[in-house]
Amino acid sequence: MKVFYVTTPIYYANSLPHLGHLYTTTVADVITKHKRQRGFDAFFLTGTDEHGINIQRAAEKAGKTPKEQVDYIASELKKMFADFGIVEDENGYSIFMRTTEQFHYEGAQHFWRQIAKNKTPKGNPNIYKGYYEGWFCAPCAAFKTEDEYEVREGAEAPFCLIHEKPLDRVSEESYFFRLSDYSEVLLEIIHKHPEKIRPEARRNEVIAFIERGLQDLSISRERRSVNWGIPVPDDQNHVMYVWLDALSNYITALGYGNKQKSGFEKYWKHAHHLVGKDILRFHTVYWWAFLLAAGLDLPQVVFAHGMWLDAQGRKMGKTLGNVVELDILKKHFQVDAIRYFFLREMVFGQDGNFGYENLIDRVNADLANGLGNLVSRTLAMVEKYCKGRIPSCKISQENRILTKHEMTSLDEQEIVTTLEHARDEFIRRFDNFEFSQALEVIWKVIAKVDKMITDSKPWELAKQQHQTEALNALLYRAVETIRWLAVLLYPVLPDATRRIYRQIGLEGDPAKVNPENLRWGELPEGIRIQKVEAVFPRIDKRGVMNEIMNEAKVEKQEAEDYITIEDFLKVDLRVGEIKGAEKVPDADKLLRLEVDLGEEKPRQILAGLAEYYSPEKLIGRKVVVVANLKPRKIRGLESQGMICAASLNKDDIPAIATFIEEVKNGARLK
RNA sequence: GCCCUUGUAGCUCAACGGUAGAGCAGAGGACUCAUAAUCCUUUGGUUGGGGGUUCGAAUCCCUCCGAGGGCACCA
Repeated sequence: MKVFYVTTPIYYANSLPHLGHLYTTTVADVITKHKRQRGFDAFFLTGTDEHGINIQRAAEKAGKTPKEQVDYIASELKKMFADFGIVEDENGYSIFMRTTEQFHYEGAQHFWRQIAKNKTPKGNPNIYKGYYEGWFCAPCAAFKTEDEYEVREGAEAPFCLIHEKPLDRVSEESYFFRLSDYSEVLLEIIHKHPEKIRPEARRNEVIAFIERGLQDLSISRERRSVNWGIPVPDDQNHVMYVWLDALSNYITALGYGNKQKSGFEKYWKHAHHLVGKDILRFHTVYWWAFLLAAGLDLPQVVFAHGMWLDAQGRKMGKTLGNVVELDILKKHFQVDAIRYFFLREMVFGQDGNFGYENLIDRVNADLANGLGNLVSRTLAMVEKYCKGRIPSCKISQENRILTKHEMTSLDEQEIVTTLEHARDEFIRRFDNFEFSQALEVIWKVIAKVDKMITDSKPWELAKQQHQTEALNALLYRAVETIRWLAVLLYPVLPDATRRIYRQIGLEGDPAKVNPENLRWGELPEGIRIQKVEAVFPRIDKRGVMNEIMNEAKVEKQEAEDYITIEDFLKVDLRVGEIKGAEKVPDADKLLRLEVDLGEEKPRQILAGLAEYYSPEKLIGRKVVVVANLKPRKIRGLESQGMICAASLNKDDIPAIATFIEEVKNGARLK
């Protein structure tokens, strides 16, 4: 039997489910359904990564124990998956992996022991004890990484972003993995098997990373600083650190190093890891080195997929208020529509844009007008012209010539060939992770059948007695094609294709039909079609968008208190030197200033500072100017900018913003 | 800062040295079996700007501008 193993990352249990979790898991679900349809024994793993300092902190913040925290997140994630049709059954995932389970502890410790037992390719011990040194924040009780602290001018130590206090240089006893001995082996493997890391651009990044040289990796933490983790075997003072623990889930779930689970021998050598591009390195460099160290096979493929950006191509985030909310998706869209969109809209491996409008457009164009309408027009005609029974495809000898004349657009062999090619191409694309292209192939077939129907004019054939056979054959061909498409599309549209199956009057389940075994003509004639209902009702774009906007509004208003960096950069703040200053006649407060912004000639700027600054005091000062303020006339004089000054109340004396260091005129403030 | 990728019709992308294409959106027409659907026709681009190599460049080279990403222990 053919075997397949696909994994999503196990999601870190410190935050609630979001679109990214749903996306990756949906893709894995689609792949699994497709492989099982084709007779593969497919194992599908998803789950949660439940250890580490960040979980400890998230738990503290929520007033929970770490275990309560991870139980909560794991159940939320499962619930969300179930909401979107991803469940643990014979068509869904095989295990919801959790790293806090006993079998994983045993397996991960076994993994550690194996690594420790073996030597590196250069003959050194894989694991040694040393000291991990880093910037440590005492109040946080944690080491800080580069993006968790800020370096301040003149300060000896960087500052913690949370506590705004200088960090300590601290070293802690740690076990190290001798990653530095693995550069050559890893590069050799990647060059020999480039298909193991995809897409290519990401593979090149990994190669570049390794070529820069690998440092040894700290793989444990002292229990007194992090205790929410798996104990290092034979050393109660240490717990295993993140990656060794988390990554090993892919094998412990299959029974590696434990007796509760099984399947390692069968599945592991067929492993395909789907990962976000942000964690590709850990799944190639670190994970592969660990596996080599433990003497295990490497996975077949590590595929880094892209991220969903918003409709404008910006990253999604709370501050922008552009996050796609799962409950809105759930409320307004069929699960199948979302699955289709995920696979059709994003070229797997690249980033994609996710907008509700794009989604609606896709659903209406492809699912409602395309697939859905083809099904309903075809079955409506079967009902109307054939008394609701699938007609015969046979055309008798005496009618052949006449029929051919009428149905010039299509002979049977042509559509059979088209379908078989499409099927083969679809499977080939699917096996190669090219889901959007695979779906395009199917939609070309849909267009072709629509054209065949329109060209053959069945409503006219129906009026002519001698054309009954031609009409029947045409409708049979259309329904038979739909049957094929239902089978092929089942992994992507599990619910819709089953409904289509039932409407055609077929008994079985498309999940159980291997697309490779589809044979033209196996649709039995004479079966009774069932009630025809729109599989994908058209979505009223304007109406639904309005509803979504209203529902999403609360979130957005909160976000509007912030501006983005783009907003800020719209304001062109520049350094200017005041070259000339004089009081504007007949005005109490107004000064006319000549400000040099490093441009061809100084700008004339009017400022209401005369009550507080005498003109001669200002000459030579460097000030901050809003350079792209729309020019306006004041007292008949054009002001070409604005001088920035600070004051608390309207009546307070303003203080002009200025510089202590030397700056060039025209320099931009950012 | 260094390195990589990318910039093609309103939108998403294809062509990767030989007369710029597809889908969606827009416009017009046909048709009525169908979810105002489908089918046909059609508008629309000096391929980010400039320079170069070539008989010929979206495609190769240089440069500028814009977008995205990578540069190690954060999952």
